[in-house]
Amino acid sequence: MKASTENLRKQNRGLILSALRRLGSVSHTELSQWTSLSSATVSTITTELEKEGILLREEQAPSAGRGRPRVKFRQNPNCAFVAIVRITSEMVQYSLVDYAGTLKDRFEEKRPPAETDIDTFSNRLKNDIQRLIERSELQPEQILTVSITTKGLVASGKPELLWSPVFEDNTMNFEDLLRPILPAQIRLTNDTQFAAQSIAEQRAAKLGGFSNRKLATLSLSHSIGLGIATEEANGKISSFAPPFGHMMHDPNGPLCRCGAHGCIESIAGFYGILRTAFEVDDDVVPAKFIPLKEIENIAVRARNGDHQSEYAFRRAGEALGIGLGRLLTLLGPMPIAITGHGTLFYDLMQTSILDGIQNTLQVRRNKMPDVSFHTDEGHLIFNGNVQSCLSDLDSNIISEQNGTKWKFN
Amino acid sequence: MKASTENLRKQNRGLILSALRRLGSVSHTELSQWTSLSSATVSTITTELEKEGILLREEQAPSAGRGRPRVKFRQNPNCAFVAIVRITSEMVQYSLVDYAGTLKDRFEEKRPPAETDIDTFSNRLKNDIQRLIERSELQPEQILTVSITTKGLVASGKPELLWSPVFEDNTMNFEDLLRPILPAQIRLTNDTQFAAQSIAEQRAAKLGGFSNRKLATLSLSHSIGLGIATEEANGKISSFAPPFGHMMHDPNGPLCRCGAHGCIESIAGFYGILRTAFEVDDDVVPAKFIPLKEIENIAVRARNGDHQSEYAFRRAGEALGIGLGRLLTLLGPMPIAITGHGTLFYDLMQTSILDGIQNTLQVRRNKMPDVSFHTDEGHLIFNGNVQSCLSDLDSNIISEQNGTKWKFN
DNA sequence: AACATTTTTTCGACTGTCGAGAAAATTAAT
DNA sequence: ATTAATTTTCTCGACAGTCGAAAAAATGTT
Repeated sequence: MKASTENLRKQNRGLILSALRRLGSVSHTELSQWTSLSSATVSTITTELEKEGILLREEQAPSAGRGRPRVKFRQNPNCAFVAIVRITSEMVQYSLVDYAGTLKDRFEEKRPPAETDIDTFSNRLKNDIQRLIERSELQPEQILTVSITTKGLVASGKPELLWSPVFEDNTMNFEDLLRPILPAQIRLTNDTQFAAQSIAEQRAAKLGGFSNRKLATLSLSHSIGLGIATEEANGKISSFAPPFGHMMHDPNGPLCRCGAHGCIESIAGFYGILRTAFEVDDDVVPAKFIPLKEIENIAVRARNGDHQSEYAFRRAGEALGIGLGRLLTLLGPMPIAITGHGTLFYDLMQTSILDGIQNTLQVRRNKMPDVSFHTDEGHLIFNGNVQSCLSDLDSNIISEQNGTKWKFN
Repeated sequence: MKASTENLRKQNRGLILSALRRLGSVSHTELSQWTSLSSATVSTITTELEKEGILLREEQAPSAGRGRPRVKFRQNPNCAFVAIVRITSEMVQYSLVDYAGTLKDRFEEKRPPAETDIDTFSNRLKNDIQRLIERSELQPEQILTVSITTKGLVASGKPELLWSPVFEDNTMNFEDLLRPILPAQIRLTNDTQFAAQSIAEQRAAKLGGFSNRKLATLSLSHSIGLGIATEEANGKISSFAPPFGHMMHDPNGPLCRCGAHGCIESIAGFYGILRTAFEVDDDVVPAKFIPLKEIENIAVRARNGDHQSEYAFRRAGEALGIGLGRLLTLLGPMPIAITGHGTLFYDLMQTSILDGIQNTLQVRRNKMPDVSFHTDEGHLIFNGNVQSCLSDLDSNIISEQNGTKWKFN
């Protein structure tokens, strides 16, 4: 709260690090321009960071004009590493990324289709992370963060999974699970949150601060995910992921996996669509693992004019559209990005989705928000996670008084 | 973005001003403790502010113990004034408040019950503000802000009323209206937003930073208002007011004043309750001005067991409860404060409201949020407005390099 | 009147940023 | 080759801000 000269330096160190994070490899002069700090302060800060082993001076490529050639700075890739774990319903992806954001190692492990035992799952996860560490030949202390993404409801403040489509109410604390094998900070985040973060950062980079201050990302799949990214006053993009899939759509609606009736997901998740299409009783929850093929078959029938199949998708679109309308009512109009396998069936839901959005006071008064599609959901989630992780590290670095913690180089 | 020694001073000036704003009359030592600034910097900043005419040194009351008696600082009440205008469906209240927050003058003007012409209304408003200025015998330049609260949908960024229950789609720009008569900054804000702000500030003051980071305030009346206050990381409380009353409840529901079908307000606003109670057709919108007496009569019948009257309130509660549940799903669990005349009928809606809230994933997992009642809505709105206005002034003051603008003392 | 006590101000040290000029490193010209 | 031109980076002194400690101020107590 109180401002001191120390904070001043911290903030400007942060500015330099974030410039490096965004621009990759930057010269002294460019840093000065980008941060609007004077050349003198850039000098002192960069030499400081270099001594701490966070920055590297880079030999300059043959220069274009005359004059002293620029010396470029870049992050020391080896000053920290993060493990990125992406859990999907089909597999778990393990990646190792260095401080500069380069992917150093990656492998994926399929999930057995019918496995719902949480202990089996978490033990395998633990072993696989152990394997990632061993393969890297790094010391466990060099991995500063393990950041995990998953579907479902995540606790705030601690890395605990509170509810998920597969394990339902069996909670899972990743901190407790992984503490024995490495001292890293453990993070757990809803995956669609990072998809939103990633798309928002893309747009901000392209447009230079994305004009609209908010963005919603909807993930259509077995379950329904939503992430919302906001550009704050200082230019940083923050995001969160409300359990949109379990927002009440119709109190008299079908049974949802979460135990309630009429959640959006119970109608618009793949299992909801399947249930409507096959006219299964509303109180029956279909199997947890539905092959995508099944839904594709329903879509084919719908496109061939089968009424009940058409209705299944239309009904899903209605729940999504009205839900999005409610969202926009509360948070204001914002562009909407759609990801997930469900984008394949957007043609069957479009009309009812757009109708729902349209039926909103501010949208009626102004104009329809942009709706865009992103087929590379896995990529987005991974990128968002990496960026968020490394920015976090940057924030920790600027607070470090003496570079003791950053000795790996 | 960039941090300089200038910003440093600004921030610490702000700290001093906010301490003064919260504590009223404070000594040097108390300021130092509260802000955790050193005694030396408190000295330089206070003398600076005193020279600029923003602070006054106050003679000390007979001291208690031995030692040099404390000299207290307080805001110079005459260094600025604000006009506070509160528009309700029955009247318009005009208040003049000085920089220290003291009410200097106030009068109210009744609104003719059937007046829906926006020009007549705005001309009278303009004249009444003119009168407030004249009565004060201040120069128009001494009034730095005119801050207006109203029901309805307010534009962001400019003081324009976009939609209101009375004037509907006839917009009204208060900047254009008032610019001819005074040079002040014009603000227009939804009234429930300030009710939320005010309640949140009360709690923060009482608990020292209110534990729960968010608070929703629901205003039940002819129309339905909602404000959400959030405590930011720096301790400041910010708020906003989504058009909750026009969030879709049921797409097949009754006609709303806004032109859509099934908005929460169309069921839970007084006119919605009236329509249900008297079994008026869903496509008929009842009169704009409904005497409170009418609703009280329906309530009496409901309490005496009249089924249709009971149903009218129950249905309203359902719309409100499910709506609040959706809100909590998107923004996370938070305490709920209820204001407005509608609190008189809460007994008739309680069960269905609580049911709706309860039917939310996070609420089911944790516990029911606190629901509290505040009968002094007018007071809350006024206080919230004043606090927000004066804090705004404080922020402007800290940026002033030379106190030229603050010469009235 | 001298001393004790508490509050406020002042002073020197320290940290941070900035502008301007010096130094460095290269290309182009002589 | 040497010199000049040019561009980039570093360095130095000036300035602004905060802090701790000591001095000064204002009162009560002995």
